[in-house]
Amino acid sequence: MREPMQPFVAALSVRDDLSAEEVRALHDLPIHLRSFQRGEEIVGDHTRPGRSSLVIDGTCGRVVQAREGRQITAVHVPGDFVDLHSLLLKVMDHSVVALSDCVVGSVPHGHVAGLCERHPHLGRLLWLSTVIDGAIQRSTIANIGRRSALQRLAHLVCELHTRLAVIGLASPNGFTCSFTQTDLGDILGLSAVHVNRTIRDLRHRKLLSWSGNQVLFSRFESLAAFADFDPTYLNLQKEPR
Amino acid sequence: MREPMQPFVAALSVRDDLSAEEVRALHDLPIHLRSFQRGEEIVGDHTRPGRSSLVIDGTCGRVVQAREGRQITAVHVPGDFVDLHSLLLKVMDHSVVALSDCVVGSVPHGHVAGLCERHPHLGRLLWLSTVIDGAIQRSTIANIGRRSALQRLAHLVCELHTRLAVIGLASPNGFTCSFTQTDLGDILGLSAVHVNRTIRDLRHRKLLSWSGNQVLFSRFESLAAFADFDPTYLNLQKEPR
DNA sequence: CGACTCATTGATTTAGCTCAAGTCTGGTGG
DNA sequence: CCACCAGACTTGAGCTAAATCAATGAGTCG
Repeated sequence: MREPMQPFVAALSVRDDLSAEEVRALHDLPIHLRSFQRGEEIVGDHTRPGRSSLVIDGTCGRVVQAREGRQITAVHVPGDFVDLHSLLLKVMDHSVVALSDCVVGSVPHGHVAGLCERHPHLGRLLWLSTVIDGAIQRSTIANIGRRSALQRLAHLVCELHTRLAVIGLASPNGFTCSFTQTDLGDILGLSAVHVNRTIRDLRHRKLLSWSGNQVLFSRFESLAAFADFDPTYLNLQKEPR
Repeated sequence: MREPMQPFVAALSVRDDLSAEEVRALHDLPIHLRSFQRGEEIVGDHTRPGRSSLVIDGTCGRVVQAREGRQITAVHVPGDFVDLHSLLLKVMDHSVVALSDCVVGSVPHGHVAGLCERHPHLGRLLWLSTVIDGAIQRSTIANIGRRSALQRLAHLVCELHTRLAVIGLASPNGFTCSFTQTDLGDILGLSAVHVNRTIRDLRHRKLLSWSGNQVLFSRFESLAAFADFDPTYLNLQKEPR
């Protein structure tokens, strides 16, 4: 079987060099795998998790439940920790749900803390990954707060494509998107109906094609220019951290 | 002169116990103070800061510049680090601007990193403060994505009051808000004109009074209920972290 | 087949935007 | 001391992007 930590190692390796020993330490973490069906709750709101969870396969989302409806505040792909912050926050301020059938691994908090102690550089990289989550959230705030539905959706497509490419899950001109239009609405702060019309509009403008769960574009650059997409916030540069 | 680190120590002390030695280590950090006028840029977008900055007095905001206008993705009050993440992110994905005249202290990254090494528990608390920023951003996404202008503004008032109270800058029934209505629009993803009408509406509903920069309410609970405000995300509980 | 869930489209409504004009304030200079 | 000016606030009128409501396909699974 493939190493479950592989996508996480891949994601870190894009941002900094890992020593062989560090890679080994990550693979040696006692990880408990579990499958979830689309729609299932992975971590509950207001709970106190004793473990941190990592997406191995599929996608999941962080859900803040407001009185007027749910908002998906972040989308996670393989290699992303979905609640690493619970190591410090203790009490969840949101829930995590499966947005597709997915496989999630979890590691007891004690082992994560131990890893940080024994490998301070890995500790910094775990900190880094929570801080990149924050950068993505800032971009999401700007996206929802300032851009039109058309640009919002285009921006999300650019981001997803870029993030999936990092872990080898995107082709040069597209990717597989398993979200329903209702999910997309909850991610973008739009109604499901309007998401549908917005996809149609993007298609009419020949910026992309979207049939079933296949998203394809002829030129990523056109889409990125239209969406005002600047990938700086994804921190894809290798730097000593 | 008052210790510049005092509001930061106060903010951490709400979340966990600090030893006398840890407090001393924080006060011993070489901090360089600088004043900024309202509107001045404190940290530039796409720069590589060599220091991390902390608000000592006044308020500032993190600004993501989109093609259609600026979005303020976070508001910071005394005791908040505005770019602690730059220790790991290296390149800024947004700028930081003064939203009122303010005093900001900055500490070289090397000293912050050294502090984390010598005092692992303080390191975890610095990590914690970046992670609380993330929690606040999630709440902002839900606020902008799902709530009406009226609730959005009410929610912001609840959050600001709660955060200012922690550092002793709020009275039980109100606080001083130095933002212009244009700033509020950029925080909430609304136009300045609509912010004006929304404030008027909140006044008519007797949820608060807002004259000059004094925000006052008769019952915080009424406002919080109206705004669907749940302070869990602010992590104001003392926990061993 | 029948009961889902998801996607699609039309008709209508509405929250919030834009444009425009005015007021009120504090600061500056003659 | 007062005229002027720049920012910020306020209000009105009209417009528009997106929401809501409603109906209908289309695919899937027990």
